[in-house]
Amino acid sequence: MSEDNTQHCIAFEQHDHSQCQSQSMRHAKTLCENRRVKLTPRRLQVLTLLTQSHQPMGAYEILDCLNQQVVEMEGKKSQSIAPPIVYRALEFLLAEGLVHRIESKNAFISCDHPGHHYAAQFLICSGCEKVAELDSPDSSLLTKADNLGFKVDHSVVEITGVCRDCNKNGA
Amino acid sequence: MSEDNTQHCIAFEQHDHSQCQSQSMRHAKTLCENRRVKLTPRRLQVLTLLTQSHQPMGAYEILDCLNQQVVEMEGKKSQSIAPPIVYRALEFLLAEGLVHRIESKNAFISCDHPGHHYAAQFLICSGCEKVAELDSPDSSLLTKADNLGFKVDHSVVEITGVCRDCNKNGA
DNA sequence: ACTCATAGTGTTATATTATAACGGTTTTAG
DNA sequence: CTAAAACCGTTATAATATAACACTATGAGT
Repeated sequence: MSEDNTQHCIAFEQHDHSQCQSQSMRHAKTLCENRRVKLTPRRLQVLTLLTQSHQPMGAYEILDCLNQQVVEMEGKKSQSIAPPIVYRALEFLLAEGLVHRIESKNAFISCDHPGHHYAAQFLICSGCEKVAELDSPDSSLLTKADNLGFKVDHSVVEITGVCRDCNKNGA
Repeated sequence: MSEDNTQHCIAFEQHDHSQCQSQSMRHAKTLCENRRVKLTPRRLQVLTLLTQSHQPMGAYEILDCLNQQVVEMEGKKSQSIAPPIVYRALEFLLAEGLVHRIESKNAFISCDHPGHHYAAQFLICSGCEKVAELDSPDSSLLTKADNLGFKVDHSVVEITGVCRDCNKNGA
């Protein structure tokens, strides 16, 4: 077991993001193959956007990006993509645990720690707007629920505040 | 200090709700007096609705209730109340910690445990739709954040699942 | 290869949740 | 008593999300 203070919080740290991103994509592909579910072009496209940004994106922000890409590819074919396209791709990605929903921002973020996506926990900086996924889910809460005879399905843990860097830089 | 297993979860238990409700209202009034902030008729009206229901209500659900009450009081004066009225009352009640926002339901619920509203935690039953506020905030999460140099502002903890009663009754 | 069932996509329309902006009224402080 | 601030009411609109339906691609069994 890893001790409690080796907390990784990659989104708040310097890292080679292009590598981090391609690793996420590779992982997603294997995961989908193993589960015999389809990472279709649309889903891949949305997941790619999310892993690239490494930050939460609203559904309509994603939508805009898709439309942007359509324009780029087709000169000016004008027919634009509609919301359900995005929401459906997100629904799939959420179900497979490849993406999380940040409830307090109505936004979506790619998963950093595939494995315990059922109990993800986030730190949300109100300074830089970065969101970091903690990697050691806190079981005390879930056992507390369990003690009450409550069968846990899904947990939302979102801590808003100011990250270390913003504390330093800000007033 | 109370031991960890004396968890109160009043919303999931039988209780004299009219008493529970009037106690909440009394508490709210004293609190506002002490803070020199105004629990105006509108705010009182919204808080009353929320404490009566003891369950989360959407802003537009609250709005409908208000309009209902207008009709009852005035025969049929037709002029109906608009969303900002409700959102403003809620904004005040949230700021004073008398009400919580349930992010995963876009809904609002009156506070059961004035005192540690900054770190409320909720169990949300998907069977009966009841929501219970836990009374012992879990600090481990907040200290974890602290260790990362993250200055916590507000925490959202919402556990969705099936409560004991629904487990018994359901399949 | 054929055919039906299913899953995925695209499209239109609309529902739901939330806020901006402005003007009037009440309350409060000086 | 007056000026500033807080509160309220109203209109309009923004932002987020889903329902419903038609079409296409995929896949499983024959």
